[in-house]
Amino acid sequence: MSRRQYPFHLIEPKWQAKWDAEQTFRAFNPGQPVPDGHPFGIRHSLAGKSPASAELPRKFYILDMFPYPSGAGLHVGHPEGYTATDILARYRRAQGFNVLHPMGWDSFGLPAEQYAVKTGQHPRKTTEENISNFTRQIKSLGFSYDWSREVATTDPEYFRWTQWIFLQIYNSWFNLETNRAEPISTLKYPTELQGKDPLPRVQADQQAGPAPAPNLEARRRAYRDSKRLAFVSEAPVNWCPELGTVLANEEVIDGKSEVGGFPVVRKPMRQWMLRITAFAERLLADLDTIDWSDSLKEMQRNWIGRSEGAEVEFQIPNSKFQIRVFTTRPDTLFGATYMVLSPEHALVKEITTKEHAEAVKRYQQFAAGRSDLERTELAKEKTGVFTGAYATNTVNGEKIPIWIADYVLASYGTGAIMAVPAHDTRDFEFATKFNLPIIQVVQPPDPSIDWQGFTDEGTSVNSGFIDGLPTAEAKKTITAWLEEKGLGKKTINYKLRDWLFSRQRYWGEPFPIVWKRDAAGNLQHEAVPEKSLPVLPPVLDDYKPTADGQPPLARAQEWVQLKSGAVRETNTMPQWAGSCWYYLRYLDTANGRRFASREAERYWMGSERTAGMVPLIQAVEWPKIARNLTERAFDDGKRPPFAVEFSRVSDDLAARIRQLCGEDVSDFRHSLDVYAVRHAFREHGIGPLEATRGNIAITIEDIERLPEILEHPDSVSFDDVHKPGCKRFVITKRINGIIFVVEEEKSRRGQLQVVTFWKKKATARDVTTRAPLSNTSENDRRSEATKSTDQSAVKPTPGVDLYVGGTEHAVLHLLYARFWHKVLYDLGHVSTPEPFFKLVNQGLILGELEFFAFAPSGRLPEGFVSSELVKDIKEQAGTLVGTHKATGETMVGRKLSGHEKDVEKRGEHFYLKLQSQIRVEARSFKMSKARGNVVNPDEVVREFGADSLRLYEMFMGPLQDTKPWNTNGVEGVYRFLGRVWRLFIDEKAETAFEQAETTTPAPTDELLDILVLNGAISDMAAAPAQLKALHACIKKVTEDLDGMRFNTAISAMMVFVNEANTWQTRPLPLMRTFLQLLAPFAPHVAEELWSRLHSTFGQVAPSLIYAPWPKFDPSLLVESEIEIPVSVNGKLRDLIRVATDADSSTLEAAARSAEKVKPYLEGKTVKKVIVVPRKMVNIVVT
RNA sequence: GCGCAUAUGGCGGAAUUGGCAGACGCGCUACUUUGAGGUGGUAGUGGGGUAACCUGUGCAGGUUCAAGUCCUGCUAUGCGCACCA
Repeated sequence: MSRRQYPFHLIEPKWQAKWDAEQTFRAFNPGQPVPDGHPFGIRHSLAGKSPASAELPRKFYILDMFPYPSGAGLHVGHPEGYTATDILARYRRAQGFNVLHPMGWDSFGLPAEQYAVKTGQHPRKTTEENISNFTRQIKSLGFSYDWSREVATTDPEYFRWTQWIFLQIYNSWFNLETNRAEPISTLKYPTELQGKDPLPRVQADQQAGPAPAPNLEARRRAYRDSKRLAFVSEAPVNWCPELGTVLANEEVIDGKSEVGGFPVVRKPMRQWMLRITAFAERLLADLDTIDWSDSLKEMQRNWIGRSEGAEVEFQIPNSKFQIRVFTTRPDTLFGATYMVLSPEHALVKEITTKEHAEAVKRYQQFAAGRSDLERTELAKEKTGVFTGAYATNTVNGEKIPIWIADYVLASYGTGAIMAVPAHDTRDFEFATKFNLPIIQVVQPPDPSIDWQGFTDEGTSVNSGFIDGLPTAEAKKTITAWLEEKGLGKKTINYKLRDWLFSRQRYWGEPFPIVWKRDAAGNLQHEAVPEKSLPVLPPVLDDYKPTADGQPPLARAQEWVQLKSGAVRETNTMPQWAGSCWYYLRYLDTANGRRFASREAERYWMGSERTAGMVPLIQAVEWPKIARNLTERAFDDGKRPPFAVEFSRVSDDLAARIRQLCGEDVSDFRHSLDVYAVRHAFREHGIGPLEATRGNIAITIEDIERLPEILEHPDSVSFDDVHKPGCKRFVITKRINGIIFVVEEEKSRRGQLQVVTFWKKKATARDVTTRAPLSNTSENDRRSEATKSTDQSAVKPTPGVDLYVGGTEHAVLHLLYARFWHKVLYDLGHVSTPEPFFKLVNQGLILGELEFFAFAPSGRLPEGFVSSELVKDIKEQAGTLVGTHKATGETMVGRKLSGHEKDVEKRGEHFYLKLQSQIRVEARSFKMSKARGNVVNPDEVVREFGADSLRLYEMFMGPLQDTKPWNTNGVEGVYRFLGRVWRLFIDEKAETAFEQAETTTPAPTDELLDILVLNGAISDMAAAPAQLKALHACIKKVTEDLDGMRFNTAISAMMVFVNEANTWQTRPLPLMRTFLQLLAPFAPHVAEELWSRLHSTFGQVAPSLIYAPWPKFDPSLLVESEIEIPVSVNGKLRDLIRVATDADSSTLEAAARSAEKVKPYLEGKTVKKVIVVPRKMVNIVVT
């Protein structure tokens, strides 16, 4: 091994042990005693006290996604997110927050069970071994977790509460009137099940003979059970034979299991389901209240799949049957030329004629036998058969045939469709194949477009009373007509299905459910009493399913059969159950009476410190859209910009506000108006300002009547809004106690507008929430530079303040957890409707860049073919495979190594150096064991130390981006830490230390005492240039941490160190402050140098972890003279040095007389001079 | 097919309000320290040109005194969804 840059191998374990022993990172709950001497207590004057919520500093809950402790251990992707959260946790601690930063294990899972099936080893043993390996690896990276709060879902004291929450769900129903979950006891029975009358009149004629009273109770029970949020269903489920279990919709991708990629088939089975669909609307609407990435929100929206349309009844003549269909295009009703039922539809057997019975039956069997995979893969070819039956088109009385086809899904809508082949791609394909009539009912706006297969909006034709109406109007008109005639109604449908919640596995939470026979001998489910929780899984010696296909738990008959005669449920819960609520257990892990105490829940999850404000809802919009629309509207030359109708408060938003505070804002215009109008005015120089339409929530007049309407201290005048330098404006308006705050701010990706609706609790003056949603507003930092270094710049947020993890959980964990949280919220167990306020997705880390050259398969290695001759290049079995464009031969990519690897880039592509006409493929792949490109963090730590790994993970690029690993890059940050080290440590002492280390048989950290401080460090006043370097660094690091731009923060520290290296003297206070900046990123080396720095100068080192974060002094950063560029006709010609505050005329004069500028002005006429003070001068000549 | 995102040196990436493109790191080149160097230090490094200078942010247009940044249209890559009526 090469010489170490510094003795990280001794430093890192030393400080990790110290933090462990001191419990440095313990987060204190309200009411918990803070031990004497704990640095948190010392910082906040709470030593020896048991502070209540109000006495504790503000909370900051920063969470990593729950890892599954796999046998493979960590790879470098894990520590990326963990490092980011750890840096922020340490930063927030230094800022004075009470930081909750926990870690634990989502430890139920298939691999341990599969290993148990194979070897008979209990999955708990495998799980515990894996957990201890993960713990060792994570601890070796020095993360500041509060390990006293570690949880594992497999711990009975944990899953006791998972089972308890399941019972809460089981004992609830969804009240559509209140739009929330309520205890099952509030469920009202329909009239026929009410009272004592055992024979309701409605049913009297259907029911033969008088029914005994127990029958009523049984029917009530059936009704009750059908309304529970956890219910039993017999519907077809996703059965994965390979895994031997059923799967939720979310776990099936392209007809294959998400885990393992095995085929999945539909199979009817009795299963537990959770009624997540009841929450679809709220899961959708509340996305607007949380700060997640747009792409993630979009994924959830897509998964929920809300679509508005109408349900329409179609009569089958001469029968008692009718078919109900769902359509999003009721305007195309006149074009419905046939109908299709899904093969499983209940009416199929009723309506099929004798002649077609045989064919229909055969088709049903064919469809049932096809797996989802086959159905999607063969989607190109439509199949189906005619039933022989006809229906009447509701709008025009036409007789249309009824078919069955498996392109219609039983589980979506009503399982039946009206087919409009002219304007639906699938119907068009089907009709073409089976020669069904195609009638045009929509005229495309562009007449040159073929109407056949045109699925966009246009104008209705051949459609009776809606002819000539644009699609939107046509929909409204015909829906109203249908409702009036009682033939249909407006309906909203969701793609989201109920959550299939049981698994045929051993290694999961047993259901707290038993089955008992009722008087009629039917099995009925019943909750296990709370006091018998947790229900533990039985001990087995064989973990396979039983021979007759029952789950493994059924093997333990003595466990299944209770003395009472009841039997236990033998399914177990899916892995997602435990991760649905783990963030709540962290709040109060040791609590044996509740999943977390109310006080702890309110302190960590609530937002009580919002100065009397509760955020009701937040909407984020991109004004770009608004601008486009505005400009487009302008292009047609007719409409003024402010009449554009795009910015009403959306229906969902309005509904949400109505629900929360009873205020109807559905007629309000969105704040986008302000922006769009402002923009349009500026662009076109139109004035004065006037709104031409009413019902605008925040109107131009409102802004002008500022004194009356805007009494908020943060409000700015309309002029300020216009001012080019004003990047952010805040407008508030109060209506019936609700404060509407419109904020515009700059995000990383562009202009972002945030509308916050606050419900006010206290006086108007309390409503000061200047800090932005994401804590990143540049404007805030500029205007309140000194403030931004402490807590006041951070807006209090409800729920988890920051959650970091990969996108792989976008529709699984994140949807399920939101659902459970809403149930708990409705039932009053938690105080926020959403669990995770801000969520950031870390990007994938790919393996190192690899080069491939193609050769015909079988003829490797000679005869490389340039890659532009290869088409359809795909990754396959660890390499690249394609087809030769000319010969059609299969071409295989060979990974280049050794000197073959020498490539050069010409233009867009890479070519071999030795055979320069051969173009090669360059790609980074996802790390995988199969490719052998996995980087093991243990090795990186061994060679470069944990601090280097942490630093490199952050230095690679923005957290959210996908980026390739490059081990050379680790060396770069490692060298940086070496330079930091030598900035502080005397070189001669270092040599002595190294000699001592090689001669000592078992070196310990005591050897570190040989090291002495670099003589350049002394307790003296810093020179102005030194202070400036430091404060520039403080500013940059602080701002970048607020914006989670770790890469640029690190480069700012590198700049500082590069400069400090040139100094003859290194003043102690300055160097001390620098270590505080470095500490969140590289905590071990910072601690070591911090302690050495203090001991050398005879001081007792205060806790680095809890030392207040340094503030920068803007006055130190002011330059008296600056260099500004001068260009002529936009081309840079010279730089001039001028006083910072030089005015325009001074600048212009200096620019005109600049040495290199003069020649360009000679003999030319100066047409215009643009001077931007402090920035640049541009001289326009002709 | 639909939706979203991204595109800057040999590589990872900076450039936060339209105002000096390429910060910082890797790599490369030269010098230097050293008995030695897979160490440290110094200097250089977008491309072309001896130079003045020219040119340059995926491609083609546009707006502007000024565009990596704004607009329009392409192309490529990545991600998500995919018979959802």
